[in-house]
Amino acid sequence: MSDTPAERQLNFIEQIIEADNASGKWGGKVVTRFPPEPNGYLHIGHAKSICLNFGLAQRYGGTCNLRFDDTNPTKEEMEYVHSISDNIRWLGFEWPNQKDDAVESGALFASDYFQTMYDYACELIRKGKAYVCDLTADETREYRGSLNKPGRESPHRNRSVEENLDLFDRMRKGEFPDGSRTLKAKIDMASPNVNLRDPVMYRILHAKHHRTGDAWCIYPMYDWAHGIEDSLEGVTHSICTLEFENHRPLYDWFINAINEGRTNDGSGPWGKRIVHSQQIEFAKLDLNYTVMGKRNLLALVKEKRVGGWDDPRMPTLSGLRRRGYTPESIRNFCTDVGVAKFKSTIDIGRLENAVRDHLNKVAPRRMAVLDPLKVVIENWPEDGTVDELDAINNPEDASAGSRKVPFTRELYIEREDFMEDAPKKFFRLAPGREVRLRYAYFVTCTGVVKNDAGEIVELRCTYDPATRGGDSPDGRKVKGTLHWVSASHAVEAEVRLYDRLFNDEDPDNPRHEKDFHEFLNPDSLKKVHGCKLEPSLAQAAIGDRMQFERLGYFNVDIETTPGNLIFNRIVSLKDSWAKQRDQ
RNA sequence: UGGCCCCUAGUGUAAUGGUAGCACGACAGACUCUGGAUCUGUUUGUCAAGGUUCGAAUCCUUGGGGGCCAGCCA
Repeated sequence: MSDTPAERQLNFIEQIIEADNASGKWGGKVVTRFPPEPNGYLHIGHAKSICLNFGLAQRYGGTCNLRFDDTNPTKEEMEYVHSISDNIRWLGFEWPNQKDDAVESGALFASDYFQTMYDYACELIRKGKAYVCDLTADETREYRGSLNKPGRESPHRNRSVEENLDLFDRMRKGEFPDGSRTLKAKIDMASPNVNLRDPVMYRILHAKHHRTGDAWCIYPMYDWAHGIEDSLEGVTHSICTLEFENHRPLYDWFINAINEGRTNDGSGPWGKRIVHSQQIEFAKLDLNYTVMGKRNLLALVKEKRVGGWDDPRMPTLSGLRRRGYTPESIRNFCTDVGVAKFKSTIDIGRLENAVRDHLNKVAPRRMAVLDPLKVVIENWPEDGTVDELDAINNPEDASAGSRKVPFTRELYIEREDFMEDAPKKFFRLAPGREVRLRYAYFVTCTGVVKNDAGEIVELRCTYDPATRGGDSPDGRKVKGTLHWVSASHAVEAEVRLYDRLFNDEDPDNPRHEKDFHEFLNPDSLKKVHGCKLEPSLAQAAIGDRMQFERLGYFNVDIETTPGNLIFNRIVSLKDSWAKQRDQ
């Protein structure tokens, strides 16, 4: 489903990189980074960015740093550092200096650069490009003007270098309360790009940082910090999402401001030029029938609409992981959707398609009956005779071998595989009709047993001994093949069936009158108890993935305990009968 | 009554002034011990109008539609 990189057409970022390599702009080097803020869990949208950044580094023999953009101590926690690092490893990517002593080992942190950033800030002050401003947040907003009206210059804009240096030093020392002053870049209060109207570089925040503790009480803003982080790490291509397009002029302004007066060989008053990474923006992943915003995801968890961040219905990486998605399928999906600047929405069906595609090749096949209906083979001996039949583990993979499944007089089949009054196109069991039980025998339905309420409780069938293994020596064909489980050997389990979390394609669309909560799908989780599995499944371990024949792909949920097997349906198989039936 | 970005089959994505292609979906058929998988075929597209050009999806102009920006968030 996805081309290998070598044959695929280049996306626009790869084209930029190849042009840079051809021109020698970076000496053939490619350094990227994935820069999450440790204030939430990663979701499938982040996976696209991760695959892009790490994938580019892989493809061009470069490196991709994992760098936490931890410049806001009021929102960030180590817990997120761990979960994010863990998710990236799970996805199958490696950052430089990664070791196993800690999950985040080798990761870089913006907070490690705070002193350097501070020094650069002092340099901008000395160059007359930054000043301490005493305006409050409200006043700053007012002075900024609007989209249509230019802003006004702050009354503190023209303080002397000495005063600015002194004030900034005292800001750092903690002499002023939160919000009382900021350091701003002196750019252009009339710029049509609001980002350039003297943006804040530092704010005062007397907050304990999860890594630097109380060492700082001023923290750099994103725009000031990010380009420096990239520069310090020698990032060549700084890839971010579309909403930062308007920030690129500021990104460039800051680096240019630092480089002003600097030289390639370090001669002159300001020293050597620093690396000026190229910021490139792409459209982030958007999926239908779900929500991806941090606030919305957090709301679902806090309000207990789902079981947690790793609820198998969540679009989080930990949710997809628990659901049973393979890292490879997610990587394939990300390659498949491509990279461009057009803000598109991907159908969630493509994600489902990606797991199906992968699991079809690697998942062992097993038989499991979710909604059991008892079948008695009338002409089978009543003495407990067991026939051990060969079942192929994976028709897509000969090396997967085969296993034995026991066939006995009493079996279970899927309730929906029988219809008393079946239409012609129904290729399954019905009175008088013959079907094949997978890897076993042809059976013919001879009778239906009902309870007082008129519900079918049992089927009576006969089998054809000549069809052992599933083929008829006389060349007789049957239209249907059913999965089944021996009643006396069956392992009991709970199976959890998932459906999309929302009934609306775009639940959080602001154009809706309704809140996204109102689109929650009440049937997104169905717990099915009393499912009957073939005996080999008694050994299934947490995380194991397999195909239940004719039903879909499943994995063993982490809530499984000895004696209480729980399976998640990762995704169903395509079902062309269901499609036909519903028409 | 500002600035920046974007618009190619249903959904995505190529074609970088030279035959509009690919993937997925849908539909049809073949095959099949999973109504799965696989294979084959079919369908549908350059937002609009002008201009430049031998030739425009591509360059220019205007119009239309969409997105982003006025956090001491990232």
